[in-house]
Amino acid sequence: MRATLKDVAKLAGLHTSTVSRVLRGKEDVRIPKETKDKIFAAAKELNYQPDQTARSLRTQKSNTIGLIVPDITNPFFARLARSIEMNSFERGYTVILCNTDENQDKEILFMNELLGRRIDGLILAPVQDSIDHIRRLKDKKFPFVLIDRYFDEMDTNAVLSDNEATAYEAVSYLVKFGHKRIGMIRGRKNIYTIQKRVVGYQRAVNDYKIDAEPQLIVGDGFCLEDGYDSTLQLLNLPNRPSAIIVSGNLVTVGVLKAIIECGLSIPEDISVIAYADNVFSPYLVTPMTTISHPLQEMGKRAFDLLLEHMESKTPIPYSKIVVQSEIYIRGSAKRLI
Amino acid sequence: MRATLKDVAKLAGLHTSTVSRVLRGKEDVRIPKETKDKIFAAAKELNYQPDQTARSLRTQKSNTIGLIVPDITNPFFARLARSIEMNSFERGYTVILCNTDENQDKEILFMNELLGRRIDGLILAPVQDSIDHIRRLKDKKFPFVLIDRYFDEMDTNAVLSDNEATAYEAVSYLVKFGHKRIGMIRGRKNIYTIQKRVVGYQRAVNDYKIDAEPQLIVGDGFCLEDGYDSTLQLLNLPNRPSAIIVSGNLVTVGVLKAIIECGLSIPEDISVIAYADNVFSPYLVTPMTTISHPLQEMGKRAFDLLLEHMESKTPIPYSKIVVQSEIYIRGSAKRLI
DNA sequence: TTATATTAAACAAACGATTGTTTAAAAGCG
DNA sequence: CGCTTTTAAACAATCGTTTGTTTAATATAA
Repeated sequence: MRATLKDVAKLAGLHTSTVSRVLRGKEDVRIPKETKDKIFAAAKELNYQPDQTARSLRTQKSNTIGLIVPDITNPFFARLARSIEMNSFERGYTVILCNTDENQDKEILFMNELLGRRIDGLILAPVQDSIDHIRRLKDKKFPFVLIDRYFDEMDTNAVLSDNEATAYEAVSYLVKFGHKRIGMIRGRKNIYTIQKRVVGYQRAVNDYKIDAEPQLIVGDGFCLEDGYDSTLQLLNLPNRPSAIIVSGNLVTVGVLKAIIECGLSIPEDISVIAYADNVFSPYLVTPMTTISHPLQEMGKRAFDLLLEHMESKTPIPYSKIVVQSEIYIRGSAKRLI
Repeated sequence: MRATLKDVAKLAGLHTSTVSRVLRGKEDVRIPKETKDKIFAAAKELNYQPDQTARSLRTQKSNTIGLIVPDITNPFFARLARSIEMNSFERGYTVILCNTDENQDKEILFMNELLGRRIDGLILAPVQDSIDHIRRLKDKKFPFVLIDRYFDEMDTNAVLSDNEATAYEAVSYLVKFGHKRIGMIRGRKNIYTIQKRVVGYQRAVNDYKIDAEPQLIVGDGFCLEDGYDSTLQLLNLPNRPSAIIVSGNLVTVGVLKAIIECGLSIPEDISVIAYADNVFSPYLVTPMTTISHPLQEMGKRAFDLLLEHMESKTPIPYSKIVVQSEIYIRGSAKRLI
């Protein structure tokens, strides 16, 4: 069995309360060096390590945060998670990981489970099919930070990237290359991130007065198959687009699959810009021109923000942090003019 | 504030012990339906949810497991983690994720932290620079399962793939294609998985009587740079190999980088078989011939095995599960004859 | 020398559940 | 009707910490 505070106290010939205070190094209590040494020695001898569950119960603080993401298998969320985990550990927090698979019910289930485990805070990329459970979180002033996604109708903490701007920029880039008919494979319609990209895309399309047919915007999911199907949809259009903007790592793979199966090539037959930057991007069939987010920074800022809210005794105003994304020009967009 | 058992009890006009029993549905106690209803109603009204920390303290069971991997950003571990997380949640367990970065000190730190949090079990892909801390785990009969990696000198639970066999097979495949000089970029030397691959490689090299120079085996790390450097090392050999077997997702990217930078192409100038299967493999510069592990299955079996050991009151014998890997033939290995 | 201030460490009550043991009331039985 | 058995629910200890409050011992001051 593990050694408890009581064991240490007995060995040191002192009371648990004294041991507890010394071991935690509460500076406000001056205790003779001699006593301290005795305690440290006893603790070491018994290899004492405090029981976090007991401590949590007493202090009402678990030093644990929850992290809910759609899918850790997606490099986007994996890198985010990595950064969050690293920063958490540095500050003495541990992270519980949950994958929702973009399933709203799961998200709610996870949230309840995590709350039952008395997490001190939560970082989540919400499914966004419903909002009530998140509003409840806010109402009870539970510290949480949305990441990558947001609800325009509700003021909360969030760390986001400027999707509208990058989508606009991507279209501009393609227009400069002479593209006049640009498709968008958007990923799940409900998602904030996606909606902003669509807005940016549409604004650019209007500004540049290029083709603006509704059929140019397709897709409603983040799976490989969604990308595949959406691509076929675009390729089968009577007048097929000369370029596509894609959202999502897996979706992009689906796009590649479809294009290759149709015997077409990138960028000769069709140009692609993908919201899907990862280590493989430069080494794909065609080095992919991507929009890349500073994921490490996003993770750090999300955790820092959460920490601030977890540690503040009085409620503090919410922050909406927007980070800068970049277009990495590689070889998947062709100059037409 | 959250409602506690006491609140529910007060509202229902009953004692906490009764409420606790009813809410947990302990069948051994027969309680009048009327009473039950009162309790359920009260619990619902107060939106009662049990406090896991209190429960953990009392029952000495946290329903939490630890998962220590080198890097969740690596698709290999991401998929493993995904599977473990899903299976855990289904059985009421929550998982705490830790990334060691192949740093032994971190691993030990994480282990202590997790143990302090009273996890019920641990799944880990150990760094393998030291073994003592793991032996200690075993000595105290703490339930744990090694995944992907193993210590030949210590009997433990483990879920592995048959690396020696696949390495042998990979060499055979290349030999059949006429390759007589095959390089191996191995990844971290210390790792079990890697050592087995080297053994398989060497056995095959001897059996087929092809070039067996020690300089053909290079590398000692899992980073992109390691792959890059190792590749240059092989390419700069006086008599360069016609094929390379690589280990690791990131390492493989480094290999691609180096080969491309040298102005060579796969498989025309050099063939590659990679222990690095992921969604992007079929869509790389050259569709990559890979060795693929049933990661979902591995995750499931690891969790199931862990569960068995966590739930058994008496110590049960350790299991070493070896799953079947597959070579996915794509286009990165060229026929020379 | 007595009263007071300081120091060192013990006491004891939480935190929120679980669970073996009692008690009180109701039911069964002769 | 008195006694035992059964049933329903309360009692109370416990898990391992933390922390506000006391106590006892010592030092300081008057």
